[in-house]
Amino acid sequence: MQDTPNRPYHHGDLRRAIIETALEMLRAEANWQFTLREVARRAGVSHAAPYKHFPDKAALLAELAMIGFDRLREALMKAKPEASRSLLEEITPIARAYVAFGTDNPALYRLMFSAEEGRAVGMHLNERALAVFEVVLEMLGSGQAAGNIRKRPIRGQAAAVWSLIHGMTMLAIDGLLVPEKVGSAPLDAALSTLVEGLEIPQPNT
Amino acid sequence: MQDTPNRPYHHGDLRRAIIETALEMLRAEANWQFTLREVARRAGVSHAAPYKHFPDKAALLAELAMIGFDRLREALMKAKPEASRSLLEEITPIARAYVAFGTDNPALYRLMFSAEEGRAVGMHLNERALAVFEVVLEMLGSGQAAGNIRKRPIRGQAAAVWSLIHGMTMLAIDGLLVPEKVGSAPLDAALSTLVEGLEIPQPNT
DNA sequence: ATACATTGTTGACACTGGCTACTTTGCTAT
DNA sequence: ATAGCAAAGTAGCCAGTGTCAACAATGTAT
Repeated sequence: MQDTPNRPYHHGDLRRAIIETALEMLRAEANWQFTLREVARRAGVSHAAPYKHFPDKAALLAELAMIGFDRLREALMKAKPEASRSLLEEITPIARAYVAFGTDNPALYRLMFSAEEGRAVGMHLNERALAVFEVVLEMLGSGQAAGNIRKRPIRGQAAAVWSLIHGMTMLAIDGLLVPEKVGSAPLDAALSTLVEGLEIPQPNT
Repeated sequence: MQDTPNRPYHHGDLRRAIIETALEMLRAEANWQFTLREVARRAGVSHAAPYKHFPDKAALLAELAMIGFDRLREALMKAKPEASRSLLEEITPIARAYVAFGTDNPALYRLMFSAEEGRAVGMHLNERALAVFEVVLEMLGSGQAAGNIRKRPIRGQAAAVWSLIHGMTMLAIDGLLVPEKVGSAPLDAALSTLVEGLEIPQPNT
């Protein structure tokens, strides 16, 4: 914990330090090509040290992606309001938190959704990704039960919600749409349109 | 065109050949890290030959991205039906063509939306990207004029449409959602939800 | 105290990739 | 014919990167 200036050996918890350094770099630079050596450099250890904690580069990458999904899910849960009168009121803070996570961690977000070699990793990732997806499913399910949302197949509606938010996040990361000075205006506008497709239409439209 | 086995010098139209080779590779392999040397290899020329036609790697990349946007726009225009009774009928083939373009050219599509160093390239790309965006704007504009679409700020609706389709395309490329055996079911379902948010609600809903 | 496992360091290897001379080829214009 | 020039080839530099093997330091168990 304390940073005694000379601590050449036995860092203490290098594994965690490496992960956090990597996460920090994935947050700071939008287009960063991940290299083990640079992570080690920034963590203040030798270039081979990470191999004592991770079998290879892919393993670290996979772990980072999983942590990303976990953190994203936490951010969404935290943003979720307890009570809300309308679907728009419920979905807006969640969507904003989602997009904010993406723009705050651009490289990490891209990593999370990169298929990466083979299917093995992809399958594990899907478990975590599914947990995020389920936040959307729950919201829609309770909305349908409460009678606010049209009775349509939930998976289709969820696909619409997730695709829209994922798309906005990606576009925001890449600098098109929501170029940060516009604020969240396009986000809110798009959300309104989406919500009008989810909600049961009211007479006064 | 013909592959005369010995054609060491003066390829004829190497510039075009390089571009098409690169496009082919960007279509075939989803996760391909672009390297000039491999393009040259596959084009059957020496690894330094491309430098006679492109100042550096970034220039070729930028050109490929622009061609990508042009081809995407062409695909959308071709898919656009002349006459359509409903908004859903109009938007569905366009959206399908969009997603199909993405899944057919996964690496190219990613390249098109990667911010890439600096802003200069990004700005040029934005012109082409804007041309694609305008296909959406036109559709919404004529829909509003015809009285099929709610009178909302068009840019917000367009943001919703583009984000949703872009998001689905990305998810499809990455193997989540629309994993090719499901066909276009999730796509169509999401589109329905979106269209219901765009259209003026009918009494029999 | 001593042996051992852990965790770091150092150094090296094999490879790749972008890029830059310099040379060779072959078309074209005089 | 020949001179010139554009386009392609050859060779190589230089900077990285992932990975491994050998060595050193540190904590821990006997």
